[in-house]
Amino acid sequence: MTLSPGRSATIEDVAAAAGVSRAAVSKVLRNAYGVSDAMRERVTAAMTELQYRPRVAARAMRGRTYTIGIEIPDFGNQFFTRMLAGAMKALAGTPYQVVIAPAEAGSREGLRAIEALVDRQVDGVIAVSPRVDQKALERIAAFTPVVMFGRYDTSDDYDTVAGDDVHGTAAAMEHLFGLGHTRIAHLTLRESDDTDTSPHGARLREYRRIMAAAGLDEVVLRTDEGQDAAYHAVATALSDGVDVTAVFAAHDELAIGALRAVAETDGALSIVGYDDVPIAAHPALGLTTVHQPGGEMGVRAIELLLERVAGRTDPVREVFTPELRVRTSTRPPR
Amino acid sequence: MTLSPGRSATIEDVAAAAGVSRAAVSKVLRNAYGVSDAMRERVTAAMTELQYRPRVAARAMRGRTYTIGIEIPDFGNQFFTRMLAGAMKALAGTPYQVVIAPAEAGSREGLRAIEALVDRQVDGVIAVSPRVDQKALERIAAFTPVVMFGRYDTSDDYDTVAGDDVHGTAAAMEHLFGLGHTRIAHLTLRESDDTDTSPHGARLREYRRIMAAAGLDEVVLRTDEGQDAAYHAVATALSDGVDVTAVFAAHDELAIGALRAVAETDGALSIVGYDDVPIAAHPALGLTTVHQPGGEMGVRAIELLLERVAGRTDPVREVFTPELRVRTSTRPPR
DNA sequence: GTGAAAGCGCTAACAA
DNA sequence: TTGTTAGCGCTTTCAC
Repeated sequence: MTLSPGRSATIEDVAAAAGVSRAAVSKVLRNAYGVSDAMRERVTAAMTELQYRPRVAARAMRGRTYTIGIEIPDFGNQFFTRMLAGAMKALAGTPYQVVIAPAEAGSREGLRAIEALVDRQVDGVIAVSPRVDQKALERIAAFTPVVMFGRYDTSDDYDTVAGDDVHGTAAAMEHLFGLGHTRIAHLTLRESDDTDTSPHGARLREYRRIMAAAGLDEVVLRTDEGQDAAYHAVATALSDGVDVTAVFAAHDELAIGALRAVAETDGALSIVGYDDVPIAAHPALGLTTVHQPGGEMGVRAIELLLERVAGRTDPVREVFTPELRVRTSTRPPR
Repeated sequence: MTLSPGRSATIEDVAAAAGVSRAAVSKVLRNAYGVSDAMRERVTAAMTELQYRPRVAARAMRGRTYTIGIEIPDFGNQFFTRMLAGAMKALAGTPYQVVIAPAEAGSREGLRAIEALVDRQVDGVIAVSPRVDQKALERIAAFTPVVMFGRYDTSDDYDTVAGDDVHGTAAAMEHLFGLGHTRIAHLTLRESDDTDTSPHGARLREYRRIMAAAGLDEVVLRTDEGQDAAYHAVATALSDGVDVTAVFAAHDELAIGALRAVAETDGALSIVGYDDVPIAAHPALGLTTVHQPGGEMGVRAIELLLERVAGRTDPVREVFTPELRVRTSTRPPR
């Protein structure tokens, strides 16, 4: 009855303590059918007494792990934090636990992180890295339910939850046009490509389309990830004489870096971001940006994933409409 | 030789494909002693062909999972992001994978997240929640190596990596005194307690000691976590007539909220933060703050953890010295 | 309502 | 150097 030192209690120990079989304990554990109240009580008491905790690895050998894996490429981006908060809220009260695999930038790293999660037998995966190869994703989705967050392709094997970047980009550009801007740059990541299925790809594509439709010349500024890199990209462009009055940034982190360049010049540049991270609304920044309902998107991603875990196989593609938030970082050109 | 549909390859499949035993494959997998080059080659080829990936759950039943778990209570705090980046850097090139368990605020939730990690058989845990009960922690540390990040107690069972908050608080206060401030408030979380072992507890304790030593009256402002809550706490205090010329905030997120209150008044309040998160250096905020070397602290935490995984049992307590960064949010009182 | 027993994929001790 | 085999803790039929 006493716990052997050096290891924690197993289902066997609990069964012995309660004077029942292993199977009985397992049933109580899983709320399975066919347990008398008396037995349930004795088993529960024994579990408490022995501080029993089921080993997830052992359960994984036969069934569920009650673990949802979330792959996140960039913790510097607070938009993902909002998504995560939504996901955790949606999972509260369920037996599922969230586990996050951080990925370095780059599609290879995103895939590596997703595979790490799958190797650990998560019951389902929410993945954010938008540039992971679709073939690889479908190979994974064949065995493990997958929901892609912010990705534009469609696949029969996984669901997608994304924002409507066509709408969002249009709102940002119309706002700038309305203020009288015509020389508008787009600041995006070096790897963005207007044929790809990432949100940044879509924003770039729409920016180009809208500028061309208005008969204006496009100016695409490239940068690495992060505020600092964005600052340098914009500062360099300005000192190189790039002649624009506004910058539409592919997301807020880049926009905030651009704002630093603005602070160092005469402040004549208008900046629009994307996502509406918490700091964007701070009066010291006052960043005009396209708000995405990250929390709701996270909730929905979990709902879809749990449906897949429960057996749904036909794909769902969920699109959320963003909304422009006008603040002080945009004003008419001088 | 063909993969049965509906499941992925096992070590058995690889052994069959390569015409060797399971044990041989296992040895190749673990780089164990006693494998001929010829065999290694055939096995490796079979693994590639079958796209074999070891199941972590099955390995966990016998030995390592090659997984390091990190428990993080607040993704809104970018200081933890820096720690995480350091930890990942330190683990690059090792066979270990990082997995993060997010915890809601509160010591119960922190413990829940740590236990979730332990249930999943991680080889070691880095935990951040400072207010988790020490008894519970030691019970866990008896079976799983633990490094506590930013925690002041000492235990024989786990290591600690923390900043020197006595030094950091002194630097912040001396800076304010040097500018001529005497009516200085401390903004801290509602649950901070100057007897507890958290960094916030230590900062509160030192603030009180220093104010008393200078013969000044303390003013402690309480808030919930988050920028918004901090803003309201400070704005309310000011409109209630609390008479101070400076606020020393327990960390940057609170300081940034306080800065919002400053922006709405005549800007006469000086603010000092703690941690030096990336946004603090932005010229629009210009937050004076106590820099902590989060990346280095993360690297060190991993080093200590791997030492414990390798067998060290005597505890190590590592302290990092912070450094004041003076920016525009502090100036002499009017 | 309850228990016996097979087996999930892997590691490691041991045998050959 | 290579192969055989006994479990790790749990779930899940299938008898009783």
